[in-house]
Amino acid sequence: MPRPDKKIFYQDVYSVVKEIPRGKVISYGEIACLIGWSNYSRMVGAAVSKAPATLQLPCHRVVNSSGRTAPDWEEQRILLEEEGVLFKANDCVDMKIFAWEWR
DNA sequence: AGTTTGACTGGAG
DNA sequence: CCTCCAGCCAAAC
Repeated sequence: MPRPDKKIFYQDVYSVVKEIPRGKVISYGEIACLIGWSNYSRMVGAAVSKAPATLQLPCHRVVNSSGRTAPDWEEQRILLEEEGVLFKANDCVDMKIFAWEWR
């Protein structure tokens, strides 16, 4: 397995994030699989966290595999709740209901 | 060029 | 359910 090209990798990540519908979420690892780099969830996190604001991407719809929001970004939860995403008592999004099924 | 650093993940306790 | 941790891998030091 060759090493991914940073530029292309980042673009692929952004192209997926752009498609996440309102009221739905997806995990870093899921995105990694979708773009063909299943072991690169950390890289997906890096790409999303550095996404240029000018791209207007719905980065708040990306959460970790357990449905937890990003550390030190309390606004993420607000943004999700504003579009109807509900959180469980343990501060996790109920993935059974809000996980995006790209199909 | 070696070490540290994460918006991660799955599993163990 | 929670915390801790090894495994993860390129970017940033």
